[in-house]
Amino acid sequence: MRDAAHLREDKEGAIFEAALKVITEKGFHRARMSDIARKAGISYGLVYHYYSNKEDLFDAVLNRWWDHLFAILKDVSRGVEDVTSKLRGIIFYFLNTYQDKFELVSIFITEISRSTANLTPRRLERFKSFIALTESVIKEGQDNGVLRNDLKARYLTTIFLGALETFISTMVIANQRIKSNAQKERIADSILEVFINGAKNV
Amino acid sequence: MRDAAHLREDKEGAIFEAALKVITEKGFHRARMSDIARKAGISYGLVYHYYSNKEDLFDAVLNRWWDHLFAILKDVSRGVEDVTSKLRGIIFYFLNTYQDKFELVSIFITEISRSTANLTPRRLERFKSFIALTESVIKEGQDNGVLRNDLKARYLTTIFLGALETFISTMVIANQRIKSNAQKERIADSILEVFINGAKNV
Amino acid sequence: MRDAAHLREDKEGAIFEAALKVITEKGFHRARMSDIARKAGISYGLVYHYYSNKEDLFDAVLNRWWDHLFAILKDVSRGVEDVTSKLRGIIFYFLNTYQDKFELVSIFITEISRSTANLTPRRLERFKSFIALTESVIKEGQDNGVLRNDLKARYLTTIFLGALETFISTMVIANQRIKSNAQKERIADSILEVFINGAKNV
Amino acid sequence: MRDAAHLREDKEGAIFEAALKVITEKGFHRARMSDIARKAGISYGLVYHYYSNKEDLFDAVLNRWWDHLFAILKDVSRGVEDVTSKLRGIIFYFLNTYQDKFELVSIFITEISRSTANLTPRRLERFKSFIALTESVIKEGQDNGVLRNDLKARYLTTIFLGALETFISTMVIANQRIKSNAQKERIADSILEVFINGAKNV
DNA sequence: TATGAATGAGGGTTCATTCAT
DNA sequence: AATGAATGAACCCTCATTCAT
Repeated sequence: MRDAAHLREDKEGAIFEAALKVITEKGFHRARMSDIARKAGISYGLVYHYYSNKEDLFDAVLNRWWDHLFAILKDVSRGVEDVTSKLRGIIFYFLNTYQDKFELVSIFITEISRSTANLTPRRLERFKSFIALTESVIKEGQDNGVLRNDLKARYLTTIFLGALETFISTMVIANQRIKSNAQKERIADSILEVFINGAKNV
Repeated sequence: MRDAAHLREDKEGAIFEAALKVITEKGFHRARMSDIARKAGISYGLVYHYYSNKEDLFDAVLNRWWDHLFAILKDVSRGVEDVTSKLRGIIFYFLNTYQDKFELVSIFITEISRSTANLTPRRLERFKSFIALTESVIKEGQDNGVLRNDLKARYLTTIFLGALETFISTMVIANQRIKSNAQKERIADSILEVFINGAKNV
Repeated sequence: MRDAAHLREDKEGAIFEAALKVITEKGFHRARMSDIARKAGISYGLVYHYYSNKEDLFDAVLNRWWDHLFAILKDVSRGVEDVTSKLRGIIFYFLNTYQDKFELVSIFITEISRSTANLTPRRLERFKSFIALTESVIKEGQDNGVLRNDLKARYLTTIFLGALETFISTMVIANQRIKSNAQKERIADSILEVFINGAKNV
Repeated sequence: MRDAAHLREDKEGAIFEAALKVITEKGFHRARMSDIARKAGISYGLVYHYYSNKEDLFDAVLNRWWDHLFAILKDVSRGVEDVTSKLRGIIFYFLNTYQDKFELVSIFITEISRSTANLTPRRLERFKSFIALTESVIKEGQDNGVLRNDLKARYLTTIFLGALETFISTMVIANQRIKSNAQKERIADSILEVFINGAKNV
């Protein structure tokens, strides 16, 4: 059944998807609202019917990323698995999203993770929360005696996230896609093994 | 003696330094030629006397970074030290530059390392060379039996550079400076220990 | 009985009232059709069912003002009272309307009486008629020997209307309301006394 | 001698004059920056070289009006002449400006005196000052016993300014020009005689 | 009647770049 | 070498109006 609400979602979704693509291709700054409208197959003004301005559309994109990520993080941090499994959960969110909607990952890394240009206070807040939650997982590992205690939790967190992000980043720049679950496992294992081995308590 | 050539360097240098600061503060896109001229204390028409356009000025900045980095990498890759020392050499280039000219590091990470928006083919080329050279160091470590062989050299390289970049990146975003050589050693050790432990052949 | 025609008047009236308020608050140019629809509590597409466009709606507002004013002027100019009473009749139309529907007065003064921006030929026509009718009252006073003859009727008219309009205008800008009939009498007397004294034949 | 400073004034002056004309013709809201640039015979962007935005250009126009008016008012209120002469001074500022730069008068009446749409707090301030200064002249006349005391000074002021403004306003709308000094004297006399006669102490 | 999605023509503003002096 | 006036192509956003439902 295609009712009005359904139609609304169609257009709004089309704009959202178009924004993903255009921002990924050109970066937020170079992405023009007219590009997005054209790619969505709608008129210029309609974008403003669904999103109040460019920043708002950008935030909608970022929220899609953050909302899912925090949902995962919530599960992960509440879970009873060991550190390795929890970190694997984080890694898999990145890799799964990269498979399903690589634009989200690309935009996160390009526009937020390393760029101060677009950092509004609200955006910075979420970014910091993300790091803090990851750090709490690492800290738990240290407290359990699984991870070494002679390095600050924040340092280990940085190293872990850095390795993860750069992996994705390299794939983004090289325009590589994840072709198989096996490849995904291999990447996750590489990151985890190096990190856990290097960071484990001995 | 202050001759014409000397003066030329003065102005050119002033523009260069101003560009570093403005691009670091606002990002390449938001940096206006007029901002740079004002910061350099000259009229903005004069910028075009020394640099043919904004991209050209940007490339001059990037080249400063790359030229020094490749000089280091050349020394490192030709050297006879063990892998750890070589990787330490790379880390120290980042940290030293961060101390002396943190804008160069900031711009590299913000505008190049994670951003596709500014990636011209030429720029991508240098970036790939950098990764390839680092990878050759890692590969050498694998061949020497120091680093584990069950993970692709490219993977290990990515993890290493990711940890390094993210460390710097975190400091850039938090606007932290390196206060002492001791701190620099500590950071280098953290990165290296985790990486080498995780990546070492056992 | 609430039949279709009745409903039509309800909505049309609501739009009309909403237009009055919004145009008064923001001015014609800044008043958006969507503002008016929202204030009327209907969808903005519906406005176009009752009024063919923004100008048409504006004209409806102006006509409400003019139609009543000309009805009064007709009575006044046909009447047998002296000039003072007739002029008092005009003043009271302004003041009464200001009490009942101050938006009409406000819009007249703000958008028509002093503004050339919105003056279409048709609107200018009605404005000129108004001045001409007022002038005929003044002329009658001159012919009767009540008002001085050494000044052109047009001049006296201008002075009279100017004093009147500015009084209202000041109240509009200061957002003052007429609180009592006594106050209304006082204002009318002030204007009339000064004008009649100044303009009376001696 | 036509030096750089002179040239600058040429263009800035041309923009100012063009703004006067376009705003007078179309009203501030309908006046486009591109209209002004075209009328000034310069490129679009150059307007922004001299004025930071449309509001700024508008304020420049208004300031030209206010600065001269307040200079006159200062002289007038400090002078030792009788009320009639002082009020004549105010009337003559309006009429003289109407002769020399009728656009200034037109814009003042159309966009400021009767319009709330463009009233920023700063602009309202100047407007109120103008009224207050005029009122002080009227008050002085009351204190001297020349003007009647049974009406509030504010009422008399309103009547005086209303008559004056409407006179000008009528000429603006009818697109009339003042053809001779004799005509100017006649207008001033009409306003003054009616007002002073009506307002004089008897 | 009634809704609100959809359209697109402006209009203000920015800023890299050119060029006369 | 040096200035900053001058140009004009973008680009974001608004909003009157149309139209499918």
